[in-house]
Amino acid sequence: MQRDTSQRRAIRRALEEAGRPLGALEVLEASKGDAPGLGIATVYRNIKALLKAKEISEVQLPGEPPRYEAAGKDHHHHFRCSRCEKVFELGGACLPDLKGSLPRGFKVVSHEVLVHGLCAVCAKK
Amino acid sequence: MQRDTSQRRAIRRALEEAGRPLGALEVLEASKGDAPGLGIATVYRNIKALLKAKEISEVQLPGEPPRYEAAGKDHHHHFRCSRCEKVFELGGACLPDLKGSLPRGFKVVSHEVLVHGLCAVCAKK
DNA sequence: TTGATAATGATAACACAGTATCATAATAGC
DNA sequence: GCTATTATGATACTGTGTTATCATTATCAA
Repeated sequence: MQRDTSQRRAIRRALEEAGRPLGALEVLEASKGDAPGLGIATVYRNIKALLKAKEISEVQLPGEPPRYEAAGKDHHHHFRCSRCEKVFELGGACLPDLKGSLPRGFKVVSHEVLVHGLCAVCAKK
Repeated sequence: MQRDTSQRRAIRRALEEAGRPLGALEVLEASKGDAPGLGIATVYRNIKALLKAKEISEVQLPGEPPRYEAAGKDHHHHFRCSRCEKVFELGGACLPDLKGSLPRGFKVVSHEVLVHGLCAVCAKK
């Protein structure tokens, strides 16, 4: 990837402006406004390139294909709306000390938290 | 599923005795002692039947196929060893109050925590 | 013990997400 | 503006995990 194409700009922009992790198809949809005719292969190609360039990072959730979000954010967790299936970023509160619940000899390297529920829009319906 | 076969007994037993969530192939391996010649199709069939009978429950982790554990346990989280890739059960400690970090209007239904690190066996190496 | 039929094992088929192919279009150095 | 070459879009292909098919085997009620 060495050329600055409109498709790539559109994809990067979509991910930056979403403010939440997007899956490949969400990226495709969100980028089509800036890049009409955009194809899914190009989305995958550019996601890969942007990952390698560390401009975005991968967000893996249980039982779903990966999503992607702008890189460089502080440690945070995610919220998945079980109705609209969108995933949102949660800032702030983190885990209490885990040591107490760890089996003897286990070493913690990192952790992730996923909160399930209804987003503001879906909770109103 | 209405007959009590040796294969099904072996599969149920493997899941009960493992004390941790097993993937389909792990179930196959763990059951072969009690059910020689066991096939992967039978493992999948029985996992499905045991799920429907609520004898086991599904454990979904990010980026991996599902695992299964004996049902009826208290709320708990999981620990994944990044070296041997086994998943263990964590009891006890749970999340602090999440409300503070939630966007306005969001409703929490449940949550899950995955801790990454090294299990006791792998931490020694 | 027998016989109806449910379960099994081998393997073909499937679904899904992602990647490769390739002709065409767009970029950018000159 | 030209031209070399990279990127794109359409779509064929792949790989992984799971399910369907079907002939054979095992279960269990009578």
